[in-house]
This record gives sequence, structure tokens and C-alpha cells, in this order.
Amino acid sequence: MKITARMSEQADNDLTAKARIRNAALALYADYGEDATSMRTIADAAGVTVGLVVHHFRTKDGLREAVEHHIVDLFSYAIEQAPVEGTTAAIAASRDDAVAGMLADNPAVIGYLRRAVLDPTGHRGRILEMLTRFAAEQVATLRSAGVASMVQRDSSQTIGVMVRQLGQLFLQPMVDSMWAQLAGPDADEDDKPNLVVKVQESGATGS
Amino acid sequence: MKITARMSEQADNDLTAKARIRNAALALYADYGEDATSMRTIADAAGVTVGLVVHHFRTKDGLREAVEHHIVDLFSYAIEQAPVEGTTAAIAASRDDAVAGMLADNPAVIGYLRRAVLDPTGHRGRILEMLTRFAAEQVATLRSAGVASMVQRDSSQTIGVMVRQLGQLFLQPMVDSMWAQLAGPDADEDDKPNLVVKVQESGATGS
DNA sequence: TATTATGGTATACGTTTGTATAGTCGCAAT
DNA sequence: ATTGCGACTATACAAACGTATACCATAATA
Repeated sequence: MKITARMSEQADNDLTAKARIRNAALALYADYGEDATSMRTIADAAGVTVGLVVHHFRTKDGLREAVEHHIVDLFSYAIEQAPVEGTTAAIAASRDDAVAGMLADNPAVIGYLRRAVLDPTGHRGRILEMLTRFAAEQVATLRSAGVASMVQRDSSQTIGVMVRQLGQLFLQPMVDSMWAQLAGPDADEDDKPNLVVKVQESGATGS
Repeated sequence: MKITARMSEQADNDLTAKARIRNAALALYADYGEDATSMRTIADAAGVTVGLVVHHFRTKDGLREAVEHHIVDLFSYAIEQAPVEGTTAAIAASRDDAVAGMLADNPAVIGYLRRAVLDPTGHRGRILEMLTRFAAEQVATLRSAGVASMVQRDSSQTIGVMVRQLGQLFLQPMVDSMWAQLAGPDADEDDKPNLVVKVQESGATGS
């Protein structure tokens, strides 16, 4: 069964039970964390019984593997969509846009990754590792095609891409809740300070 | 029994059982998260039985409250230590240093706050709220003493302090594990790119 | 028609969880 | 000398957990 982008926007009704379970797990893991989410809760959210979850994913670890594989697929598919044309900067920008759009369509991915990334030691999955490898491959591909900046070392460039795309999203909730507490609920959203997250080549100066 | 700063650096032997339980909980929560840490595990780490944990803290929620209260105390004590003298910039720097030193002495605090702060919706505690209020009071005190910069609005300044002190620490593990994966374990640490986390007054330009 | 695979439910298992209760020990104050 | 209280252990309990097993329905296959 082929998963199209449009399907992920449809109602759950048209999804396989297996996909519904996976989506429910992703959403609940993002909101409450894996440890605080029981397989029965996931089953209820997907409208099935626990037995079916086990039937499709065998164990809770297996379910997490499916969730993380799905996240990598979402990134991969988003980047495939971005056109490879124009200047070096234009290509990089269109890829960033494609990823940003995917994340906007799938907010649970942000929440899930936030938990996985802030928990590198205790986390039992390999999602950050997979995404890092994926980003490194992207950098390598663009470089060999001659359409990527070469002023940084490639590892720094890869980390730069990841931090730019994810770092702000991770920290934003902290700023948001502080802003809500300090400025009150009826404050002008436009006055909220902007987060800046980036990496600098070591030894570099200036912005 | 009075708790002095020097005691927190001593071996556990000299600590009250109640303090040992609280410290063990903080350390385990930081490493594995609260959900993944049972009260029996905490009791074992502190060298006591579950019953004593209940005796001192009543419930697991009570234990978390004690842990979070202790963290606020650590911040509070660290800032009390910083001298209020010299230029405005010097005062701000000495406070930042005092907090940085406290965090270096208590690395588990960073891990605990990372989980609590990046997990604002699911989190059941109020630690971010407490620290935000504390930071806001600091800004207000320094301002009324005429020793704080006034070029920003105070809420932005408060958020700026928090983000500067905590933001980089939270994201650093992500950069570290990516760097370890991309550059290999024997790479020169000095080549690792530097994280930059800050906030800008909305509408502002420049670095 | 009989068979087998697939998607699904129902129920039961052993373990671990947070919490409750009862009791022991040491020690300070009456 | 006894009482009382705080620190502490031991054990027990109900609930929730992940997982295993048995069973049912439908539809494609032989």
C-alpha cells in the first residue's frame, strides 16, 4: 500500500488500522512521552484493541521503530519534493522550506523529536542517528552535484542544517510559556522576542 | 540540621537520608526521566527502603515537588553569592558566572531542567514557572537599584537571561551526539562548531 | 469446497508500579 | 521508668503494565 502525501491529511477513516495505530502512537508519544503512554491508550486512540497493536507491531519497541521509521520517511519525502534548481542558496532555501512545511503539517513530529533529542543518553531509539545520517547524505549529494556551499567543513554544514531546522522549534515552547507568564495572555504576539539558534564554525567570529 | 554549601559537595555519607533520597531522585530523573524511574530504584540508590521515601515525601508527586524546590534553592543561593558591585555589565556577568558555576557543580540540574522545560505541555511540575518568576524578580530588583540595562522591555530581558543561561545547555547534547557521529570519536574537540542561542527584541535587526 | 492467510477481539498471565499499614529501634522528655 | 515521637524496615495490596494465547470472521487461493 502506497502512502501518499494527501492521505496523511485525510481523516483517520481512510487509513489502515496499522497506520492509525502508528499515528496515534506518534501523537501520544509527542504529547506525553513513550513511558507515560500505554499500549492500551494507543489502542483506544486508534479505535482498536491491544491485541491488534501486538499483532501488527509485536512489541512496544517494535511500535517505536515503526514510528521512527515513519518520521524518517516524512523527512525523505519532503526533501524529494523540493526542486533542485536555481542558485546554491535557492536550493538550500527550498529544501528548508519543504522540511518546514512538512513539520507544520505534522506537528507531532516536532514533539516526538524534541523528546528524543533532549534525551540522547536515555533514549532507546536511534532517530537522531538516522536523521543525522540522512542530513549528511543530503549534504554530500548536493556537494558532489556542485550545488552546495563549500566554505564550511561538511560535518559543520550538516550540523548547521539540523540545528537550523530543529533547534528553534525545540526551544520555542520554553520562550512561549515564559512569554505567556510574563506578558500576560492578552499581550501583542508581535512583541514576543525572536529566538535565534545557529552554529558557528569553531574559531569564527561575527554573525 | 543546617545544610551548608560545602555539604552538597561531600560524600553522601554525611547527608540526611531525606536529602540523599532527594538527590538520588534528581540524578535519576535527570538521566532517565521521572516516568522511567520507580520509587524503589530511587530508594536503592539512596540506600534506603521504599517505605522511607513515602515516609518523607508521602507521594511521588511530593518527591518531585521537593526536587524542584531544591533546584530553585540552588539558583537562589548561587545568585545570592554573586557580588553586586561594579558596572551594570559586570554585575550581570558575575551573576551569569555564579549560575554557570552552580550548574557545573550540579550537572543533574541541567538534565532535569532540560526535560521539564522542553516538555511544557506534558510536564506535571511548575519548575519553569518558578524559575521564570525568580528571574523576573531579579531583573526587577536590579532595575530598581539602577544597575540593569533598560534598553529592552523587562519581559524580553528576563527571557533573554533565561535563554542565554539555559538554551545552549539544552541543545548542546544534540550537537554533541551529531558531532560524535559525523566526525568520529577521535576528532579534535576544538573543531566542533559552537552553538549560539539568543533572543532578539522583535523587529530588531543585526547580530 | 476445503484451506489458508489476514485482520481483528477477548481474556488471561506474571511483573512492576505507587501506596498503605503495621511494626521495630533509638532517643529525648516527662 | 515510662512514654512518646521520629526515623526506618517489612510486607501487603490493588491497579496497570507489556505480552501471550486462543478464538472469530472474511476473503483469496487451491
